[in-house]
This record gives sequence, C-alpha cells and structure tokens, in this order.
Amino acid sequence: MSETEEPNESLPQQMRSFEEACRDANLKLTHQRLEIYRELASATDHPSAETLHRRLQKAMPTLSLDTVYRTLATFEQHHLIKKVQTVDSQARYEARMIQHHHLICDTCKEIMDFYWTSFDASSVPEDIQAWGSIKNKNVTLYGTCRKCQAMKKGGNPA
Amino acid sequence: MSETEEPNESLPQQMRSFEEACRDANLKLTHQRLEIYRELASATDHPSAETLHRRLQKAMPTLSLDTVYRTLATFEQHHLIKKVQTVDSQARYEARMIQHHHLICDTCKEIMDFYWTSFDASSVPEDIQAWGSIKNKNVTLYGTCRKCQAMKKGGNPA
DNA sequence: CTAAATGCAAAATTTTTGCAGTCCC
DNA sequence: GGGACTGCAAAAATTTTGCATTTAG
Repeated sequence: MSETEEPNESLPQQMRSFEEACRDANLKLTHQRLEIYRELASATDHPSAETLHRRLQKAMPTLSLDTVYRTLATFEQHHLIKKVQTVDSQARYEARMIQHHHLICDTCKEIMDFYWTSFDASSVPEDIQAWGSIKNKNVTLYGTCRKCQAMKKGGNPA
Repeated sequence: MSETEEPNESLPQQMRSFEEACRDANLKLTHQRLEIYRELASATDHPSAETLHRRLQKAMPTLSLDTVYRTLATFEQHHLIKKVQTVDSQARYEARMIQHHHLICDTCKEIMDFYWTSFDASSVPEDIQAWGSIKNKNVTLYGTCRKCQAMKKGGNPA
C-alpha cells in the first residue's frame, strides 16, 4: 500500500460504530442525530453546520439549525467527530477520525483529506520534548488545485 | 544552528519593514495602524481582534474595535500579517511571516511558534503532485505543555 | 486639498440558550 | 414514565457596514 492510500471504512460500517459509540456514551439515537451523522460521514467537503442543515432540510423539513449546532457540539464533546481548523468564519466539521492531513486550495477553498504514513511515523525535533508531550501531528498543505490552475491559465474566468 | 532555533528580527527592524511595506502598498501610516501592528508584532500569543483592542485601549482610549477589525483585515489582504487557523470562535492573528509551525496545548489552548527546517526542506508524497501545486506546508502539533502537565499531576488545580 | 482612514452606531452573521413540548429507552 | 432531546424564539457573541468627520500625504 502506498503511503498516501486511503484506508476505507464503508458507510454502513461507520454507522454501526457510531451507534455503538452513542450507546456507550448514553447518547440517545434520535432520528436527527443519525441523519446528521450520516450526512457528515458521507460528505467529503468538511461542511459547516449551516451547510449540513441546508442539505438535510430537503429530507427533514422540520430539522432546526440550532439542533444541528447542538448535535455537532455534542458529537465533538464525545470525540465522535472533529472540528476542522480553518480561517473561515463558519466552523467546519469532519467525521473521519483516523489520522490524516489536509490539503487546502487557496482559490476554491476546498479542503481535501490525504494520508502520509511516513510523516506519521517520524518523530518531531528533540527540542519540542521540552515543551511537553505531543499527542497529535497534523500537516496542512496550501496550494492551488489542478482545476483552479486550469481556470486561471486559459479557461473560463468566472 | 539547530533546526528549531528561532531566526530573530528585532521589533524596531520589523517596524521599519512594516512602514516600508505600507508605503509600497499605498497604505497610510496612521497612529492606529502603527500601534495595532506594534502590539501584534510584540505579542507571542496570537491574539484576537478583541484581545488587541483591550490591550491597546489603555494607551489609546478612543481606539474603536471596528478599526481594529478593519485594520487587521487590511493588513491581511496586503500579506503583512496572517490569520491563524484555529477551532476558536474568534479569529486570531500573527505578524510573523517567516515559515514556522504551531504547537497547541489542549489544556491552556496556548499557541506557540516553532521552527523545523528539515521538515521545511523535505518534499511531500508524490501522489500529491497530481492534486496541484503546493505553496506552503504547515505542521500543527497538539499536546499538553509542561505547565499544564504539572497542574494535572500533583499541583494546583485551578 | 483630497482620498483614505477612523469612530460611532446600527446591522449582519454565526452560535448559544431558556423553555415548553416530544421522543427514546 | 422520566430524563434526554428537539424546535421555537430570543439573546449572545463576533464581525461588517454606512456615514459624518478627521487625518496623512
């Protein structure tokens, strides 16, 4: 396996793990929670609370935005999802809990996941040990994706 | 020089570069801009607009919060400062424009800068080239700083 | 002098909270 | 049935904007 290959878990599998984790944490399995989690786990674009709400409203017209906010906060407290670090005004989320890194396009702002096992296995500079104990190491790469590069060069200036 | 040693630029030096950059960008050198920049450049804690405003108000009682917001946005557009990626609700800023990385304490939430020249010199996995062109690579390390470790163990539970 | 920048107040955006009713276990 | 959860509405927190006045160049 290449060091950037994606370790896969199917959505049904992930839903089962989620339900189990909720039971362990004494979180009730409501329709809203299941659908919010399913929507987030299916998304690849690290959506905000508002984006999730907009997507879910088609199927669940009575779902309220504050429930989405409250639910995401609950999930995050129980380490079922993560808030993604961004410079955006709206907070963005991901359900992928395995070690991975982010690739951000400076033009379309899309956030992509990627894997880098040799970095994960490497150790940080010695001096850092003096600061404290490190639990996690994450890389963010910034650049311009192929699509946006093409757009700029010849193409279709929006 | 160790690979995590800090390259230094004195504050007066940094102020001169800033003033020159403002002139080049046709930004007027107002008292507010100079003081906001000086405060941010002196800070090591990646302050938010509100924090900067609070600190500056002692010396400049009439400085308004919206001027701080507007000024930081202007500086950022001209690449004189950077917004720091966080999961906080308030946006945070730094005046340090040279390549560096961040160390975040999961307890006190402090953000520290550090340097890692061997990482900076290394190349990213080949597969990434297919995504587009990379302009910047940043590492964020999460963990618990010595101070907070000590607090938890025996010490002085706040 | 003039365009740009500031301060004030008001609005917009994003997120949180109190409470009454509903639903999972 | 009872405590947890949701939806509604209102509030809090953060950031942006319009406009009259001031200021740097």
